[in-house]
Amino acid sequence: MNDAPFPRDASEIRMAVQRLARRLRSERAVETMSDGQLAVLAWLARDTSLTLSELADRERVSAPSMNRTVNCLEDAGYLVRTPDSDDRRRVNITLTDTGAEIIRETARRRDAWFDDILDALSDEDRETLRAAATIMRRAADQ
Amino acid sequence: MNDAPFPRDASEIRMAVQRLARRLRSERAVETMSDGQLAVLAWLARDTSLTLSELADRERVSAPSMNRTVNCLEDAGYLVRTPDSDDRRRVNITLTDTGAEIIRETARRRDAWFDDILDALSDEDRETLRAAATIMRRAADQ
DNA sequence: TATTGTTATACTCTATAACTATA
DNA sequence: TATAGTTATAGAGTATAACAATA
Repeated sequence: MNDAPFPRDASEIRMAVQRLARRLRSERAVETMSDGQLAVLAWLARDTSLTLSELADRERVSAPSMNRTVNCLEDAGYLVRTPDSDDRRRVNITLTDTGAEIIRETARRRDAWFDDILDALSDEDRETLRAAATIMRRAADQ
Repeated sequence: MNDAPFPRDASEIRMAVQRLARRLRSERAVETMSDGQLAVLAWLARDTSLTLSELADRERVSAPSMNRTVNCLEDAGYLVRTPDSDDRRRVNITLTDTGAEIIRETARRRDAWFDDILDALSDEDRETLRAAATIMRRAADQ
């Protein structure tokens, strides 16, 4: 065994998840872009066009905070604001080509380390992780 | 080889792991305590006694930043500083009983939440997670 | 009057540089 | 001279409150 305070399945699995998550996080120190900025680009890559409030909701951040992040990304040329033609209070935010490329390249780099890990696994282990991912995603949403 | 931008195994599994880890992190004993503070207590629970530099290295944070975190935790009564008797430049940092209890209680809460999740799973899914935990722990150590 | 986006301001956490006290 | 810890100061990123434009 080990000297963990609660030597049960929950502890074992929980600690393995947290440990791997920490390891994954340490692998992405390639870009100068912050997590928050990157997350915004990722949402836009996924949903094409979002308003400021929608981005703030998705990142669970205040509107002023998101406004600041969007300003930085706009200055850097990664996204553009377009006033909504129907409701002129709204501003639609979309990626530029540069922004889209950044998100693709970053995802590629972030996955590079984990790709190598997966390549070194047996087919069976890889399948186990794939199945576990589905279960974990469902669990996280509860 | 792997040119697809997003929907690949590495991305899917990585995001599931990070998402579950984020969810687990939200379960803590003291709601007002930051991740950084909690991490310091966890290191001390594991290693008994550490210096400021050792804590800064482990959390990959600057010494002044760690100093500030340690000050907060000291003010709150969760840890104590003791000058090293051999090398008087060093300061040994250890948990108080209160600090140790915080860590135990946090682990208990995280396990409790995760226990409920596990209980609701099928035997097969639970076994998948258990097997995945072993693989993830091995991966994290590489 | 309510909603969307924005500005003003303050607080937390982080870093680098400089200082102190030991070695 | 080098090292461990600390203090001073500044830069991100966050929040709440208040304001402008539109519905």
